[in-house]
Amino acid sequence: MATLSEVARLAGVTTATVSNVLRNPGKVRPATVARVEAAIAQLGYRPNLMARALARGKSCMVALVLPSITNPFYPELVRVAERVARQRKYFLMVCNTDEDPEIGHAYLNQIAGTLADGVLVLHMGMATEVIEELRGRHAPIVLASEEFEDFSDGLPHVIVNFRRAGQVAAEHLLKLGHRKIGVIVGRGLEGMQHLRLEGFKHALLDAGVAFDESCVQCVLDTVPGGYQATSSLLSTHPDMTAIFATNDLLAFGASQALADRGIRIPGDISLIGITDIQLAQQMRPALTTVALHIQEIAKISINLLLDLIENPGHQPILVRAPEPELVVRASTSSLRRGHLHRG
Amino acid sequence: MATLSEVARLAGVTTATVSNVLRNPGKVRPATVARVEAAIAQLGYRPNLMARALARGKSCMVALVLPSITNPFYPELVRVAERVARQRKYFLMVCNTDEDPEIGHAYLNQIAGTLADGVLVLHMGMATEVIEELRGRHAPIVLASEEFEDFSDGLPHVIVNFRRAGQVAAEHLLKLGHRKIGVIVGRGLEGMQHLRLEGFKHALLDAGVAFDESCVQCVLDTVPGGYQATSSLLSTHPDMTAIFATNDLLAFGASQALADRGIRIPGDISLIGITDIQLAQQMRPALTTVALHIQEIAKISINLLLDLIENPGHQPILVRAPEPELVVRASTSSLRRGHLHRG
DNA sequence: ACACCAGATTTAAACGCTTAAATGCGGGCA
DNA sequence: TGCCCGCATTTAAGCGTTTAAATCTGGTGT
Repeated sequence: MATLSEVARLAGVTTATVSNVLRNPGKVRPATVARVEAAIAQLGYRPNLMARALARGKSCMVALVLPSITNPFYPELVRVAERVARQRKYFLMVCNTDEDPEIGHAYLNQIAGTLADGVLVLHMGMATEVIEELRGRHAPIVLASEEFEDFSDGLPHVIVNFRRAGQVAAEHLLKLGHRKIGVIVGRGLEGMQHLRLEGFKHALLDAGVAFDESCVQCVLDTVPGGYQATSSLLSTHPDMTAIFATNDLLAFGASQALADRGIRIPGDISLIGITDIQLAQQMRPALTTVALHIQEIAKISINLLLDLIENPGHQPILVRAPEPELVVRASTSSLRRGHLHRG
Repeated sequence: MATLSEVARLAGVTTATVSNVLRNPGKVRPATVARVEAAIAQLGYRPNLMARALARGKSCMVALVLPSITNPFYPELVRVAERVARQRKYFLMVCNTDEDPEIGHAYLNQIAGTLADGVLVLHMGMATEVIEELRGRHAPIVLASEEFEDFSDGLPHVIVNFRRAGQVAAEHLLKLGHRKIGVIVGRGLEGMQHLRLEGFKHALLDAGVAFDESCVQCVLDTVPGGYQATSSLLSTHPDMTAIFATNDLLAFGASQALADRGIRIPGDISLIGITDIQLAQQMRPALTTVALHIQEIAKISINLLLDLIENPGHQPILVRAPEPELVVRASTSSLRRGHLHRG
């Protein structure tokens, strides 16, 4: 692997000149530029990014720490974040913790500030411990997550209004006449989807509808989790007419459980999720859900992080993601008589 | 951010000693170790991985270049590869090209050998140009892909027997009595799934069944692609009794198209895919498919790459992934009379 | 013909760490 | 008491860049 100095020797100049050819071609005489470029081509030289990073004190890499790479929410977000980062001349390192706080801890500890210029932590479902780890880091760190009073100080923060999302979902179901609603809450490792549930409860309260805690199933944030939760709900509350899942993946699991029992959606039971991942519109029936605007979250977060890196203002910054928005598809319908007598 | 020399000064030793405490604690007197460790703790020192990489000529990072992060096949593979890499003390950089050869080119050009100690390229569906780019690189590179005579020289290579996968799928359908079979072939950017089709044709030939080229739809490797292909097939070949999709994502799209028309699976049309991503068993009806053993592919590939990095034997190595295996679920059934008269 | 100046190039230090080789130190042995 | 040796530590060079400051060059103005 050729180095700068080999190029310099071949071109009959010093490394400083070669470096300038690479970075400020304007400062070098055209004839020299040509000579150097010829040498570069001849040797197949490519700059060593490690050395460059060390010399410049900047690696142009940012890390994206997320709890689960197989949950499609994240890849959809990663894709956009990566594109934005690339446009701004940064590499994105994707770090998957698999919901293991140890791993998250290790990544943050090792990478932040020593390999990456900054870190974007997707907190959704991520363990609290990991977040705690972030305080006192010097490298720019941006958190995208639910609104947590405890965290909102100290760290730049992109806030997603999950509470509102739960509320929107509830309002939709209420408007359709549903009263007996099963709830499936994802918990990741640390029970992080409570706000969605709170928003949901809040809407019921506002409508004067009693909320039955026994209708809540709290499960792992996966398709099988949703399946299992639905099975439980069906056995304990056979009279429910709708299911609210705190995210689309759980809702997908729910739809399977219903399909396996020959229960029709939305004919027998309506189903609503949150997030609007691609799968939501691909399910059959297509899933009614509350869109969180994944792409916007990705853009806002990564841009905030890069802004902070390039222009370190010390004050933590809070940015709000777009408001959640109801997307009505085919999995919900008005309550009709007969519902209550199915079970 | 504290540096080695600050730690050294605080502990009253030189940087060499601190470095040794970090890397060969055996070589340092216990009392000194304690003193240095105290200094490290006091300053919150964490080694700069860039500097370390530069000094050692090894970054302990490997890149994983893949064509699409939103195709669930890849996240499932990434997850395993990352775990293995972590166990072997490497970081995994995930690089998504979004099927854009330019991006793949840029990643390989910039990262291989200058940031990462090695690169694992998942060729499935990746552009030929990108592969060409790999020749003549000095950094270890491993390719996981279909068997290509053109590529098998020159590069270490994990070979997945896609041809056999297509064959297995066809044999299954033939055994069930299907003769009019629609085919959906994914093409990524470069028409890379031909081998699966060839295997399929081969099996038909062996069974003495004529193959109708007009039954083949070639589409983008996505859910909507599968949907669209199925719609076309239904209009041109209403009498088909089965659909073979070259991967599960396409099959998922197909299942939607069928559902939207009230066509039952497998009652009216049988459906088979390839890969066995998680979605396959989560679909309803669950998808019959040919398992490629994603996790095994991931393990084999990443281990090969790391072996090559740690122990550079110059000769290219070919490794075979496990043979594809039929997984029968609910989306296929024997041909029954009445099929031919539906359309 | 001279001093001056801008532009082009070089010098040399720095980035934070590693590592082979050199040094210093104290104890065991004769 | 003096020598040798092994252990612990330091020295110093090197990894491949960048970059501010220094140097050199030739052309300009007078």
